Amino acid sequence: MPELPEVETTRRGIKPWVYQQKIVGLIIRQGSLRWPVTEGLPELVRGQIVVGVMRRAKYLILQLERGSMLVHLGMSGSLRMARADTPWRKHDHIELQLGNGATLRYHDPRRFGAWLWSLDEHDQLAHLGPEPLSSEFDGERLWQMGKGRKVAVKPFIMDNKTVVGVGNIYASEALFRSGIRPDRAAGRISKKRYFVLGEHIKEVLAAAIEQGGTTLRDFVNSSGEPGYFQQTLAVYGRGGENCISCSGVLKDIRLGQRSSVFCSTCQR
DNA sequence: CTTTCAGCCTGACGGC
DNA sequence: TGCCGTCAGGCTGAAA
Repeated sequence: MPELPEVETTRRGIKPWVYQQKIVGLIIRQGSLRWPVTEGLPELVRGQIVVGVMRRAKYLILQLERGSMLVHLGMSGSLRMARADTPWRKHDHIELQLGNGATLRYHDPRRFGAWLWSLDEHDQLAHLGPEPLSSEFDGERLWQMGKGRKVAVKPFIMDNKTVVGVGNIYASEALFRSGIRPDRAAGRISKKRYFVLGEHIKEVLAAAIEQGGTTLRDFVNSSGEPGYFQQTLAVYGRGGENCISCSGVLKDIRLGQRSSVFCSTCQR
């Protein structure tokens, strides 16, 4: 599923084709996504120039001269550049047609994603925590926000109010690298260990972006090339297999309805 | 306030 | 072979 590194990889991949281009058309074949696609979207955006291709958390923002489009890839979404005459694939729901002849196609089998327009700031962005790779996010913040909290540390770091863009894969990997059990209460972790965790979160996300994002199941980046960060996953998806460090059997428990794999020897 | 949980959706997979 | 149940998971909003 697209996590922050995949979204950032997508942003970088589409930007050269989309930035400063005029929107000549927008076609919606299936507008029933996480939320219904904004009513009258083609009329709202036609003729406008794309003046920004940004990302906030796992949202992509196509900034127009008037208003902006907010795109979320949900669980199974992807964006890819295509030529206008490229045949539609199953689950291609939206197509943005640009003045340079390129088209941006939104593909999303499970339709957990979103494609919304707003004149002002999008509601979805209003109460988000800091970007993980920014200086606003560090161990100090984790420790401050974790004070007195009984929630397990893994759902705590996956909460968008703590820090954005840390999904199941990278939360699992960062906790393994930090030697912290995913089910440890957020309020019972020392400041020192939170600084270690904060650095590992940054490290694992930055490395994944550098490598072009993790590829799982149906994700392909915007140029259609798979990423390959999955080759270095130590725990995610490896329940029952052996720990790469101590060879013990990795446990798979559920925290906040999400599968959580860890090593009970290496993580305390 | 914090925490938990249902629901949205399709495709892959295992069991029979 | 095909049918059926289960699982995967980000995010929201409601319930506890």
